[in-house]
Amino acid sequence: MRRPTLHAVAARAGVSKSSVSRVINGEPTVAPAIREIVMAAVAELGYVPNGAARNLVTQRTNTIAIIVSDPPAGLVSDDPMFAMVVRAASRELESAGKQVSLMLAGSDESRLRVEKSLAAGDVDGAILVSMDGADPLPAILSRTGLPIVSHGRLATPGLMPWVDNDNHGGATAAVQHLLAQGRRRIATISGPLDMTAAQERLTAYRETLKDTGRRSIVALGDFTRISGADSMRQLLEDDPDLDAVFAANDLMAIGALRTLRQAGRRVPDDVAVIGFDDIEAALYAAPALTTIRSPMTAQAVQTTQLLLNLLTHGSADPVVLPTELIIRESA
Amino acid sequence: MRRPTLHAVAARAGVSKSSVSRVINGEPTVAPAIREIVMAAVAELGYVPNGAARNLVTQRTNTIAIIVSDPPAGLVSDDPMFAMVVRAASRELESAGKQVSLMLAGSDESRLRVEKSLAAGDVDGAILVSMDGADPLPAILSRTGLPIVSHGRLATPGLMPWVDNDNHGGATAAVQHLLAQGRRRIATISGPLDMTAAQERLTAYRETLKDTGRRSIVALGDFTRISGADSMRQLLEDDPDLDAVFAANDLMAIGALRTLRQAGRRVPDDVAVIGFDDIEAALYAAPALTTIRSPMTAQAVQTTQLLLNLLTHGSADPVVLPTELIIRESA
DNA sequence: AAGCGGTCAGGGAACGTTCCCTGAGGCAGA
DNA sequence: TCTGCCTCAGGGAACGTTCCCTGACCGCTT
Repeated sequence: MRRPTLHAVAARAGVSKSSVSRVINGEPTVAPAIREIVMAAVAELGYVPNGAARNLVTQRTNTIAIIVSDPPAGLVSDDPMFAMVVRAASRELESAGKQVSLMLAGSDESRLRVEKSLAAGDVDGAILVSMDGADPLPAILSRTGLPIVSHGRLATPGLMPWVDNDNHGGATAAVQHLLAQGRRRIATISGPLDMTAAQERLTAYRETLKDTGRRSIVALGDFTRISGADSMRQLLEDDPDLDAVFAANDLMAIGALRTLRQAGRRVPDDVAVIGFDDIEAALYAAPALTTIRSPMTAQAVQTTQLLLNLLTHGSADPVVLPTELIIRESA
Repeated sequence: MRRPTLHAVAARAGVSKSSVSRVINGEPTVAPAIREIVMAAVAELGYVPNGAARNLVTQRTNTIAIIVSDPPAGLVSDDPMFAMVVRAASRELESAGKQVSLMLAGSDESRLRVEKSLAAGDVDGAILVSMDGADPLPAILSRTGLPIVSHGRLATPGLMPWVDNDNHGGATAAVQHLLAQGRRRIATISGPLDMTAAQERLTAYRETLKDTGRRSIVALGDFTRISGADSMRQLLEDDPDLDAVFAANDLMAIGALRTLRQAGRRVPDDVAVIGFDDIEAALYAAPALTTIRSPMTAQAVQTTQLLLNLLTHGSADPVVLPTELIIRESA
């Protein structure tokens, strides 16, 4: 009781398998009468072309890998970025008729798996999501010659096209907003410095403060809520007189709000807080979080389009998307 | 400049392709001398077996589909559930040596794509995530005869094994906690009623209140923050004297907190709020959210294991995981 | 009326594996 | 020494498509 093959359909319809193949693939050079009889046989037998056989002969799989760097297991990872980026990219790929293969790249073992899978021809191309700068994967994978794009700029330039948002401009706007409010001791909670987004946001913070002759106060987080809370505690200890904090993403800003609340500091009266990303939770924070909106969904969509272009036209250029200051209550 | 094939490796090593195949697949019946010479040739040529050819002849793909119901495009969807479940299931599948194919099932079109893909033999099995009861997909897919399991109980029983958490027990505990605090007018914000989790939580709420002779006050949400905020507004309008709210998930509870804050009600003094799920954001809410912990990661892991069992042993039974009351500040 | 071009169906090789089957060779037992 | 068994390498069919190439047939032009 096997699934019907092209051959079975051809026999049923009384035509050659070439003709059936032509009908299935919508080729125009087939007589209406034959087309009809074949379609009837297909419907009758419930025929669906075998994917593996097709992949083998065409040397393509119609599948795109979404490769996401995975934190060590056990870590809480309800990262809104993951959900939004993976969802948006998948949607876009699916409506372009591509299948989506999700690969997590955490351990060395999993990185090897990814490498083999691309080498095995399991996919036609790949989207790399938020690789950190220390990760050797982008360099290795770019050597396969497959079309690959990156969601987020890579530490090593020139390996592949990418789409990122204007981290430098956004962070500059954030710090300038705090300065414009008359804040004098402005600290920052940075992301992990092996990620370019974290680097760019930190650099912009430093440069903007330097221009006004103020000193930097930096705590190092890792883009999670808990690291934001911890970093905020640290900052309060180091510099009890600070009156503003720029967190390199909203998750850490939300963690910082919690610490400030526990420490009895009023936001924004005692300490202003500004985040980055404008995730939905920012609107529901207490007080509602002032932040820099980064177009997450648009970025994912553009990254996908970049790959699709690369697939069809063979070339693609990096893209930088603008950010926007969203003023709410926290700063 | 093609990628090397089994044939090329065989020629290079001076053995038959059968022997190479045996070495690649780790079969024991091969002489050490041959094994060594083959491995050397493999390394030298950088050979990686072609996935499509292997899939074709073995009639298996080593790929599992994760099928997630997708809200209409445009909707904000940073759902922590998506991230945690997809991540945990992927990790588990990958460490079992399976590839992961992610499929979104939103529109009729995408549902058809999923159906065809399973029929085409693109995957060896599938995990359905949080299908709503109105979705015809589970019934259709279960007819393919492929091993399929569901993350979350389905409306139609018996179609396939599933793993769920104890929604009824959890919701009962939540309402009893509010009662024990002396709350008298306890409202609920329900999830979308075509999802079994929402149904079960609502039923438990109703039954528990009925046992103490109190009346139900129900608003209908859809598991998003904004619907929680809207429903809370509605509830305050309908019954200004309510002194407690049980939200069917944390996201809606967080939305409700915002509305209460805007309405000037103190939590928990004026109104107690309790959620469900214990997502990480619950800890960072202001006030910190009392909630029912549902073991999201464990549920995803167990669902995956259930599928892997089904694949190897051919049978599997439904699983219900316990929940736990987490008392914080909001109730 | 004959030739030529164009349209469209069919045959069959090829894609790169796995796996069954055959058979070679070696070793032990009689 | 010969037979028989056991181990292990090689040959080749099969998996289910696509696509190239051949050739039939029809209609139009000269």
